[in-house]
Amino acid sequence: MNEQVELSESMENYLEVILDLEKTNKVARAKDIADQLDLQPGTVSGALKVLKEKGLINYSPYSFITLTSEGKKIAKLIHRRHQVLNDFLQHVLQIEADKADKTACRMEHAIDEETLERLVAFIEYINSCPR
Amino acid sequence: MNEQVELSESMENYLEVILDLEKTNKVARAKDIADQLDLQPGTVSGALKVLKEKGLINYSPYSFITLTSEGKKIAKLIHRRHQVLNDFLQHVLQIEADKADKTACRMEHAIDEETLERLVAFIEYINSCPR
DNA sequence: TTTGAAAGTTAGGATAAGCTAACTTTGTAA
DNA sequence: TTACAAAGTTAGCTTATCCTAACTTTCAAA
Repeated sequence: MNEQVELSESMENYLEVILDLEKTNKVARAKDIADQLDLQPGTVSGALKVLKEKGLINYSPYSFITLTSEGKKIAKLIHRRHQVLNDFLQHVLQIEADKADKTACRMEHAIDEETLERLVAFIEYINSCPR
Repeated sequence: MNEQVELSESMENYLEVILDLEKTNKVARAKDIADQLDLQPGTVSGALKVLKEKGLINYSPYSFITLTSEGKKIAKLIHRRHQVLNDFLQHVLQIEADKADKTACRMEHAIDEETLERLVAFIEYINSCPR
């Protein structure tokens, strides 16, 4: 019963940013999304229509934006992938924070849930090992 | 002095497949590229023109295809990324071979050289640890 | 030497995701 | 209350990557 909307990298990025803006500001505004993703306002307007059509955001022209429960579910998955990858890159591979974040940003769209959970378990194991 | 052609994921995939076909058959043919990447012949024809313009393959219409030295250099980088990621996924995270390969295929476009070399060192360390 | 199947190319079209520039809406400071 | 700046939208364009279908080239079997 899992529809698995199959989103593009681009759409995943929108959801992730909207989740983040919701946390900070309760709601997301198109301007902030554009700033975060370094896109032009017109580009964001177009994407918001698509995300609304897919049932992932609550949105009507000129309104603020929130995630639907389906949208939030996906956004949280992506966010978790980002967190885990970032943690692995920074604390296991010792990559510098900024670069780790950027790399996690790219890799988060390529990793599946099974692999992610294996990575989580592995990081835990590594952390449990040496003092 | 490193131009860093900045290739799309798609173009990286073409180079990787051409390298593989060169190894197996000395040269690559459009048909085999299409089969490997699950693309239509027309799509491959178009891509070959682009790769030739970028100076990454030796090619003229109806001819076989080989990598230029620049093309080979890039193809080998991508191939190494694939290998290392696949190794990590299969032998460290214990992901099943087929899935590891597919995941490596996606992740190889998102990882940079520094991160890759850290990963190599880390895999070596892990392998050196417990018997 | 011919010829026909396989391989390759071309033309035209679709889709996704971005851009700019002109326009509209909103909400707040005077 | 208004008017104006900031935010948002729309239209039209570009680029990348794929498709299909019609056409051309190649080469090897007869």
